[in-house]
Amino acid sequence: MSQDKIITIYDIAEKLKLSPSTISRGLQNNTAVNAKTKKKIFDTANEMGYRFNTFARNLRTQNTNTIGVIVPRLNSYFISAVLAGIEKVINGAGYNMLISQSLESSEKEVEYTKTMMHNRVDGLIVTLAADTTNFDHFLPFVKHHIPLLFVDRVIDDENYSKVVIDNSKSGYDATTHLIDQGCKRIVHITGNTLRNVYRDRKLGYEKALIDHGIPVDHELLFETDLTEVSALKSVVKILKMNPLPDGLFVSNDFCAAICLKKLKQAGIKIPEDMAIVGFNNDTTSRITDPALSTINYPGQEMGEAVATNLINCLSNKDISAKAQTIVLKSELIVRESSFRREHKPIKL
Amino acid sequence: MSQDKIITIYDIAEKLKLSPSTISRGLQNNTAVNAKTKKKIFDTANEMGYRFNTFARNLRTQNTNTIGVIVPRLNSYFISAVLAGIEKVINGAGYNMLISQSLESSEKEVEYTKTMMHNRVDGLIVTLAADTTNFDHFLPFVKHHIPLLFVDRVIDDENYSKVVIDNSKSGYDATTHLIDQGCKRIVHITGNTLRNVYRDRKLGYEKALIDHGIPVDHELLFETDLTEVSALKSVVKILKMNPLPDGLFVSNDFCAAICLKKLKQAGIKIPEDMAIVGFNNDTTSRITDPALSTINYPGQEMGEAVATNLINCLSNKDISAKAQTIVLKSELIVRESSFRREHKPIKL
DNA sequence: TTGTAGGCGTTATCAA
DNA sequence: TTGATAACGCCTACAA
Repeated sequence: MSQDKIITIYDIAEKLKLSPSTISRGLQNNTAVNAKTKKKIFDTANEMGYRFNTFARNLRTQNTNTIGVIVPRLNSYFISAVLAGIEKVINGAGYNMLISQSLESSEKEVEYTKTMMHNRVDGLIVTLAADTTNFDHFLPFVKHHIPLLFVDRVIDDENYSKVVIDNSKSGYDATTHLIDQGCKRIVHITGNTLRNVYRDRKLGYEKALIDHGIPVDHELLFETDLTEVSALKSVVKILKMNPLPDGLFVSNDFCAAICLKKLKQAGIKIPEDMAIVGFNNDTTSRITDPALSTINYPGQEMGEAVATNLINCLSNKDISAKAQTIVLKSELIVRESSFRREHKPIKL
Repeated sequence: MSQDKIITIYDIAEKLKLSPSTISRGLQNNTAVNAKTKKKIFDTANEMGYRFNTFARNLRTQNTNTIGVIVPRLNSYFISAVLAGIEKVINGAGYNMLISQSLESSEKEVEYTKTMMHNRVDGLIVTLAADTTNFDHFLPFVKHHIPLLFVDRVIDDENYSKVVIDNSKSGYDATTHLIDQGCKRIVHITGNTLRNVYRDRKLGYEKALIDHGIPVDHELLFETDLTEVSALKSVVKILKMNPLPDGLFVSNDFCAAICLKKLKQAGIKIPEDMAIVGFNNDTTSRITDPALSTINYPGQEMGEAVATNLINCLSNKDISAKAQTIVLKSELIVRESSFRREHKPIKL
């Protein structure tokens, strides 16, 4: 059997006594090819098991129809929502998606950025790793005018396009809500404040305190890695405090949910003794008892927005496409974990 | 500036008064190139902003170093764990990963399978869409001897390699555990039983009932889409039953968690009035109150297993690689939602 | 409507 | 140790 042989348009041409160019055109449904011929070409192609070679085409046409995506990790509820959004738009526009996870390592991020470059992706979407401080690995993209966009965890630089939410405002809203509910000593558990998302939420938290005349107490700020272990440690620390805090703002629903459960087990009444607000509006937040107040964080929309923006960049032949920052709406969702009394009409 | 021009090995060759072949060899760190020359080549390449063209290389070398992955959806806790496992192994072995989501549509699955073929992926990993019944779109892969492996939701055909858990046994274990805890009327909420995973869990559930002398009552079987809405509807149905069921086995932790919460709100005591077991060991299952008993479902390991298997296929030049089924261990984790009394030493 | 010929950027073979 | 040359499979002027 010759089934191992890779069939090319030349093989089809030979069999059909036509030229390769006619085959190429036929396969592309070019109108300049006789309908009958076209049918013969398609039939023979199928019959011979022909599959066209994207690489040869890319080599020839100089574009790849592929978008690269680098995220810190794939197994995160938020990230997978973002990816789903990106995928939807990207594939809808006829592009493929090449994905890598940096596993929060700057080193891997650098490596995968190179790989994306070698694979000649038409564009790149990045959510930064936790410890990236040097951004030189992205310069080749700028140099070669390959659209480079960031989503969620971004570079603080006006020259890059990005899609974010207003983390500062969200942090402010969450904290203000807790204050409205009567909280005076509010603990904030967050992630690495090197990254904009955690840094800005913290800034919002502090601003809210100040605006309401509550002193910022650095004992009440826990910078962690937001894992389950950190949550448990934080709870231990909280329970030792005297007086006990009466509010808790956590930068991540999962971590908040663990805290909620452990505090409850320690006899703390939620929200009476301690009101809690999380972040993300993960499905988790509706599962806890009491249900967790949180900031709705539109992962899928963020993915769709950044991908749409990228596709626009690619179809606009005019290179003038300015860097832009898209800020999507995020909002506080008040549930039982922080609802003590009607105060503002924001309950959902 | 000539920064728009794409630099090739010819440009470097010209500048260095060397031949393109020498440049190519130098860039590949070929030992047959003078160390000094090599250094010059690397330096010049950097300086000129050279980036090698994967497509030209692929075209020439006839392999792409790319693995295709088609999953039903990206925004699923389980799927993202599987993907994380795949990515880890794939990238560790120097391959790239091309991802598409079928969004549970067989039609899209067919389309993306074609795209993967055109992109000449070196191998393909698939988790089937919910409604796929015809599998002809995978035949080209078989014909061209391109490794095709399934994970979790698989084709019931010995000729394909796959990585699964023993869903039937898990369903049996979960149900037997409920019976051990004294349950006599056990409701089973599951997904589309067209797919092996839900079909087998149901079979295990039924077998456990029969083995313990409990008649199978089709009123107690809810085939749903496992969404939140379905969970709520199921709870309504359950609450109307007379007598009330005393056990609940749900094929998915999220759905189980919603049921648990709603049943509790309706005044049902968990586990005293109704014992509940979920499936997946999502983080969700530790968040509920009481914590949810579940089947530990090793997503990341499944991903790693299927990817490792694929990489082995690719490095084994002998094509004899037989189809194999890898069954990973899944186990019942008993937590509070189903623990009424010490019965077997399986409590964790 | 179809055919001819050249090139996309790389690597492999052979020769020097 | 380096160079010349011919592919890899496709697309696209241009010619017929």
